[in-house]
Amino acid sequence: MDAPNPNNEKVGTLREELEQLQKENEALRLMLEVMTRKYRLLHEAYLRESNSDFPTICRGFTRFDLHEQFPDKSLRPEVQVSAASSSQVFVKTDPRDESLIVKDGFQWRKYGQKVTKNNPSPRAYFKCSMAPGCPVKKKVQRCLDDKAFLMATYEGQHNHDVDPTIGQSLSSPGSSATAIISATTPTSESCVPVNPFRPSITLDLNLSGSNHENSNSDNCDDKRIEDCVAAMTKDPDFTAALAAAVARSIVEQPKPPTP
DNA sequence: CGGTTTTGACCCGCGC
DNA sequence: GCGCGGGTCAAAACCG
Repeated sequence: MDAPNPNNEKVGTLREELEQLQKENEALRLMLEVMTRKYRLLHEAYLRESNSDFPTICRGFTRFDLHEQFPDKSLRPEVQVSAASSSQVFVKTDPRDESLIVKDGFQWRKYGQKVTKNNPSPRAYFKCSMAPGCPVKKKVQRCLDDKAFLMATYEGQHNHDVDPTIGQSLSSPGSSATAIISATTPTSESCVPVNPFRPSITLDLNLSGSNHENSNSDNCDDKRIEDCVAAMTKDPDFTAALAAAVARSIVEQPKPPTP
């Protein structure tokens, strides 16, 4: 009569798995908080040690000046191309997508592709084709550590304007590419905004539920970090990515020499 | 048909 | 000088 319901067994198993995942999630959240505290300490130490100000380009990252330039999020490009002499942009893409296309508001013509020694993923070479004689080139290659990321290296300065239609396409809801991290070689020129395409790489964490209210005060950095931590720990994509990274770091740890 | 992509060949700088 | 690796060229293929 009261035969054991196989569904009950399944529910129990799933519940156990869920509890296990919740524990792992909590552990990862704690790890993230520790990392955040360490970052804060390092940041404060750096500020104490450095006699001069951060370069403008660096302050730009912490102050999220993208939100100053693009108050309307619907018009905010996720990637801004630097006009600095050389800069790097990391763009998150669908790892299943084999193409090496980084939509950044400019039109590019591919002129070469190479497999480099240290990275099995091919590196693609592009020239800007929006204007004749534009000297800007870019190299695009998948990150060795995480194939979901494309690393684009820009060289040169554009001698023309950006196509706004291409730039806006970046912020379309269906766009899968998101600029996550960027870096540039700071030049004296890069700190001086000279035109709308001034040398500035900006950052949009694009966090679900995060408060991106702009603030001009550096004192807000701590509050912002806490907000980011809270938002990130609520983001299932982030926790999954972090879990993968932790797992990878564990796997890649050098094994102790066997006796 | 014109612009773009592909891909093998070539060039050049660097380390040994 | 030689080999290696990264960057570019250019002809053919492809595409709208």
